[in-house]
Amino acid sequence: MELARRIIAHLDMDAFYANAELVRNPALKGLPVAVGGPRGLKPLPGQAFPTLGQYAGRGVLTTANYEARALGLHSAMPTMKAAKLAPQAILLPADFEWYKTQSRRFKAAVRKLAPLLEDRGIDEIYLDLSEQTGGDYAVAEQLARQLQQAVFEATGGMTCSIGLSQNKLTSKICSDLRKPHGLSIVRPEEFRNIIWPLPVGKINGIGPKAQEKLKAMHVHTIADLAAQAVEWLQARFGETYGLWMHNSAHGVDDREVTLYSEPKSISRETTFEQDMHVRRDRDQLTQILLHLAEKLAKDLERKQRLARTVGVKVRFADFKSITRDITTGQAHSTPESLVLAARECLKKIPFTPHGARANIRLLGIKASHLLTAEDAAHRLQQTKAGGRSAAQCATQLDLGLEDGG
DNA sequence: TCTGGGGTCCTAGGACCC
DNA sequence: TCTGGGGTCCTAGGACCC
Repeated sequence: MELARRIIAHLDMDAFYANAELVRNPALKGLPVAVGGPRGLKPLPGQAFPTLGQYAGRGVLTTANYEARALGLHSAMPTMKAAKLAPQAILLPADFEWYKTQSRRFKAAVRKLAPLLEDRGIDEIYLDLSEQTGGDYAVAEQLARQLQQAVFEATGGMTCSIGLSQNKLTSKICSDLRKPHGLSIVRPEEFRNIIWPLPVGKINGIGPKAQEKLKAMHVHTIADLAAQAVEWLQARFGETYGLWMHNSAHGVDDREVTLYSEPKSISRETTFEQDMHVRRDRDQLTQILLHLAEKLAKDLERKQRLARTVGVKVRFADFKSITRDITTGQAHSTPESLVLAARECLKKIPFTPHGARANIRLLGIKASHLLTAEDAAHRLQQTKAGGRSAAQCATQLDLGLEDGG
């Protein structure tokens, strides 16, 4: 049995969307650049690029490059707020196809050097370097520099930051310590010195709510958190979350780097340019629902999945959201079948055409309880074999026969 | 300053069965 | 007539992440 020390890397692309734009448009270099929502914006006459000052609409920034951050902009900032703060900054519409292309390129380059890769979204990954490096941080450091170079070349000049430590939790914190184009190492014996002085919010999984709660208990740094008894944390945050917090503060995290994970749900949603009224804009809302269902059907097709559960999400003008879903016994994959199920869900939402639940800003549709075609056939077999009620069998038999009801 | 779109995981209550 | 637990599934909401 092998007991070599683990070395896990977290690799995080720097200001990914903004830097992806720079690759195909070098004239942006040195300028403050923000990337906004999908809705486009044309440059004013006489200008090379659209600016934030021209913008009037909904949405948030998805990215700001370091020049834009110097002006106070950051991702998730409402675009209108950003426009007031830095009207001269450039605002580009998000082009996800291009970002995905760049994402595939950097991941392919990394995989050649470090094949044990876990995908954590478009711009970050974890790597298990334990075997390759024999647990030797000097070797890992050399490899990390090679990775940064390979990413730079594969993407046409994009930089990334890397954290190296014994687990995912610490490497994730660590990759953020020297951005951009940073390389940071936290050896196990260095955990207390480097990590403990940081605020609790640096732990991936402690968000605004938990931070607020901890602050009220005078727990600010990770050291403060580590000083609390596990029972104390569990009494206040629940058994599971309290234990997890305690372990995290002590640098304990045994999660493996997972090469593949099954998709659990697929969804599509859209926020309208202007709020819509449940009654007056009924026809338009129906069109939007159909459009979303068509996109979702294509997503399901691409991923070769069927959905046993279909849900809808409605966000009202006051930003309150409501969700409803149903599990029908059918396996949905076509737009028609998805829309029918979504309509059943919408019937369950208590709209108040003259009250708070009248004006809608967002509509979404979601597929979950995903099955492969094989899963679906298997479920059908089981239902035949198992001694269930006739009614249950009847609905189960609809599996795979779209629209069977 | 009004707040995108795509996800995961957890909790908690009720139905239903044994 | 009243009373248990345990297990699973479904549903709704919320925290959190990129």
